[in-house]
Amino acid sequence: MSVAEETPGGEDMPWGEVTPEAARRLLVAAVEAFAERGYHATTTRDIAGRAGMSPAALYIHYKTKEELLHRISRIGHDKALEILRAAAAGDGTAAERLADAVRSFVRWHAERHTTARVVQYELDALGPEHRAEIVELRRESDAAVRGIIDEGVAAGEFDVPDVPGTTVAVLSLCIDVSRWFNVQGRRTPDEVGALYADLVLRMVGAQKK
Amino acid sequence: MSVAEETPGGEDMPWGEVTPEAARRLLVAAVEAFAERGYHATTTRDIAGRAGMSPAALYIHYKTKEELLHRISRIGHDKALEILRAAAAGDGTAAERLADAVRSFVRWHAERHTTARVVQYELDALGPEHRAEIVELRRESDAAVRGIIDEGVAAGEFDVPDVPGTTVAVLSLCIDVSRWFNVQGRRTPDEVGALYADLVLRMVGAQKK
DNA sequence: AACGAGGGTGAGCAAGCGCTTAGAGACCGG
DNA sequence: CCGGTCTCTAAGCGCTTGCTCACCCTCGTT
Repeated sequence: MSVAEETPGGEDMPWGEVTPEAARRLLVAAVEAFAERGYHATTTRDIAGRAGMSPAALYIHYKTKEELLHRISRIGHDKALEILRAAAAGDGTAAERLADAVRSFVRWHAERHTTARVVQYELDALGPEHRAEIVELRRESDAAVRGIIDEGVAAGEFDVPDVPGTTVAVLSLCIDVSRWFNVQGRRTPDEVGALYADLVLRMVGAQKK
Repeated sequence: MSVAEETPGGEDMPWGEVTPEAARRLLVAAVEAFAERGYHATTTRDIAGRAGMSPAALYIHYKTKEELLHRISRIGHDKALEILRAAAAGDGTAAERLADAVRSFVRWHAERHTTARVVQYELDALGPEHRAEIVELRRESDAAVRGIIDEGVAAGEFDVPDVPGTTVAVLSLCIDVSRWFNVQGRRTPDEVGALYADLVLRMVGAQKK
């Protein structure tokens, strides 16, 4: 969709759609600060300082501190939903698509765990209208995963007594990766993704290949 | 262990060990406020107001706002660890004990989800020494669950390629209940506990009875 | 009746907060 | 060479924060 998100080389560049550059620097600084200390414990002076600017510079690019959080949250949720929908729309059996969805969703939560932490755990700091907008995106993520599971059940691939409950559990499991994942830890994002894909296939009762 | 935790009637009374009564009222008010708005967004005036007291009264019973959070976190983690150890020490097969652990651990996170939210998600707001103390308790919770899984593998009941990874996933799944659980939602704590116990047994490859 | 101890309050301090404003410098079309 | 636009800063305003302090009230004991 977005042109700015990819460099000519092809590798994806996070926050590439945020312009001008000073606005992006402020946003990246805010992501780090929010992830480390939480939204409410982060000061506008801290964000500006990390971006190498004065506190007032923030207000040229963003109306309020809350708008900064909203931009982060919106972009992050868009990306998460895109990942899930891409996996759901792929070809292959329901088991393959579910494994693919979990693997890439978990990898994103591990690789970009600072961003994910803000996106997943600072929802309550948004104002009412902004929160409503984000909640709708989350509903759609839930629907994407539920769709794959539904199809797996219909095709006789899965054995799932409680589809909505299992959907919540699968998403919950993936999301919580951003809370405990540590870059210094033993596992790479790829390894966690593979482990979790296997665990989720067991949860839905997919027969092993 | 604690005498004050049980009334003569026998039903357990949360925060019964906190005395005097004014200190308990303040602590309960703090749990509610922290769970609703987060530690940093909660003011000492708000806590005191909910407890029907003046802001200064808080400092008769607690040295700082952080000490209040530490007391909550400590008592909550003690309770969580007690639940897991009780299940691990029970009799029955490893599958039965694992299901029991997940069922009661999840039930606690759903029933007392305000407390659990503070306990599980406000860890970073603690000072360094207090956090270290709590992190040790979490390590012991991890060990309790890993112990059950280890025994299940040794007895040939479970099929688990990655025991540490699966342990993290199981605990993560349970803990995250406190984030999404809603009292107005469709499911009771008992139902979520039963669902999750079943899902976890599938994750460890326990054969169904 | 006098007393000390301890739980409680009203007022307020120093510091830090989100955010605004006046103006400086850089850039650019004419 | 000018005037307008855009980005950024120094200073600071009004307010809230965590916490303190001087004082009061209610006790059980002597």
